[in-house]
Amino acid sequence: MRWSNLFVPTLREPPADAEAANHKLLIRGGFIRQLHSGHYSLLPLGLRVHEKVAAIVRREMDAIGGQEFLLPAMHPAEVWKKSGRWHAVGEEMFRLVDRKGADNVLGMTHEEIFTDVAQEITSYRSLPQIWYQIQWKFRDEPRPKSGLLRVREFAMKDSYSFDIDEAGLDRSFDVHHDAYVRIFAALGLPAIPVEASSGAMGGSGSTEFMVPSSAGEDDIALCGNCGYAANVERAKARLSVVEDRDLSELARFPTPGVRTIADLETIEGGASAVHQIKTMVMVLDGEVTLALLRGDHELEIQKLADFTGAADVRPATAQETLQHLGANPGSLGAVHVDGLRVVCDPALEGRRGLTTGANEDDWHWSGVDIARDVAVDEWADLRRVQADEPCQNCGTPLEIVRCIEAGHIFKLGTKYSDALGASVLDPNGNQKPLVMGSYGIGIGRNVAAVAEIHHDDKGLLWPLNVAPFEVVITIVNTKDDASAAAGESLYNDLRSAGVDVLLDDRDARAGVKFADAELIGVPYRVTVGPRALADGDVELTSRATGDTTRVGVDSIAALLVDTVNRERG
RNA sequence: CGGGACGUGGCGCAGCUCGGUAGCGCACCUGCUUUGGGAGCAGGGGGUCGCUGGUUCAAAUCCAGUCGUCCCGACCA
Repeated sequence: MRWSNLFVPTLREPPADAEAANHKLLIRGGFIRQLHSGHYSLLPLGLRVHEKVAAIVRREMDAIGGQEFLLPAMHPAEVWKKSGRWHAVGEEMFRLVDRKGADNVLGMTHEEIFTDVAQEITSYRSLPQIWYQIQWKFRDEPRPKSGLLRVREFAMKDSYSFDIDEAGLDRSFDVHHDAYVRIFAALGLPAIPVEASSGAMGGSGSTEFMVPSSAGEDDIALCGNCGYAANVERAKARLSVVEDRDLSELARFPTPGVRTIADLETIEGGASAVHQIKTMVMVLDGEVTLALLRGDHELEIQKLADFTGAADVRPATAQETLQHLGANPGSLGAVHVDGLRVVCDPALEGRRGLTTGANEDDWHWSGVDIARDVAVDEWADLRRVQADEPCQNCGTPLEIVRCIEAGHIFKLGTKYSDALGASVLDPNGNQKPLVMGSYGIGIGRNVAAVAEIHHDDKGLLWPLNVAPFEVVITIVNTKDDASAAAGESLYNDLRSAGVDVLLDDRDARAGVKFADAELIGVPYRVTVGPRALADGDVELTSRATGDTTRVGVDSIAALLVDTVNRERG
């Protein structure tokens, strides 16, 4: 490709509303342009990177026996109604009505559609199957953000495994896990597999691949010693031991103006946070529920959702709280509360001498004995792990690390095959529902993640695997005939050797060309100019290290072919 | 959905307080000079000032509404 013919609208300044590094650099480098919130056009450079990421994913999926499909992006509502997700998903799904008045959706994922196809698998002898596609998903995100990291329309590699039993699913899950490890390694992403919540997808377990980055949106708990890693939506930690206070008598006491745990710590007759009960009033699919935690702990809403299976979990409004408990936040508690579901964190199990709200404004209880005074319906781990809490395995203080969710794999079980009637005959002639897994990698998000991880103050620093070009030949002065001829000759040699090479033949000043090459992040730059050419040399500069070496005109092509082949991996 | 900010040529911004018919830098076009780290000089093209309505002799500027975008919190590849 010749730069003089390529559309690469580089900018010296990023748009004012770009915040994330990947966003700024992909815009500045002429890779993407925004059409609309959450919808980006891929320009030629952006598409090249996108396709290279997709090619790596495709290669690894093929390597584990995946078969590539391409399913429709638009689906009839019926199939989503069969699985129950037409109602379960809510506003995240784009829905539209066709001319016949029929409901349709733009696919946000494809469990239903692949399972529909899988109805034609009839025998256990055909199993296992791994099916995948790289295809566009549509999700009406409440808040698209950070360039390509979170958008409403994006290419995703989604794959689905079909097995006869759980053991088969475990194997399919494991080969996907390993394939994902290889994919992220090839992309130069230091992804950490972590235990995750499977959320609305359903199923028995899931693993997320998390790339540490401040641009991310998820927190994981990480043990630097034993390697324990889990999304905070699931993470556990050892509980610090608390000695109960010697207060066995339940007593009401006035707490004028007390609204927070901290207030209650300092007021006369109050208690330190570890001796308080935090009462969170939540609404689970319309049912008002009390979630109880130790005063110094925080509620992890996803844990509550996972435990209860509720699809919609939200804090109660002020009116709901007042209506059901008779008091405002700050004076709430579960003592002697009847008729509301009470879910309690194990950190409160067996605790006594506690202090909590009395469900009357400006009054609290002291001397609360959980077992005696609170009608707990269910016990469930509800607390969000905090930094420096001891690892449950080895006791080392946990780190909380902000991450980009680069991939997510799920064990689905038979949720979709049951709903859609996808079953096979087992060796004994019995109908068995297919045991399924589903596995996703967002292609554009991974482009963004690589950009987020690999850049410096001059621009992008693509790993060779995904760089829009592997080599750029910068002709310092195109009016110098010898330079132009040498550049053209090298360009032809590299092209015929299969190197992805860009010839910067623009009639521009050298500084402009150098700056652009660095901005778009081409791993190797060959500078062809009269200075080195006088000695029969060109200069080879590594984008990653900035190191420049002189190489003879006669040997540069072979050296680059060699280098590129080695780094392609 | 709650909170905050912002919409003026492709990008970055000024102008708005105090209404008078739009300006700067980058980018772009032409010419000359220049040519190893974002050149210089001269000339030039491009903007319904997000949209709608209102106030006014007159609106980028004041008022109301509306749409959109971004950021922070609740959601997910």
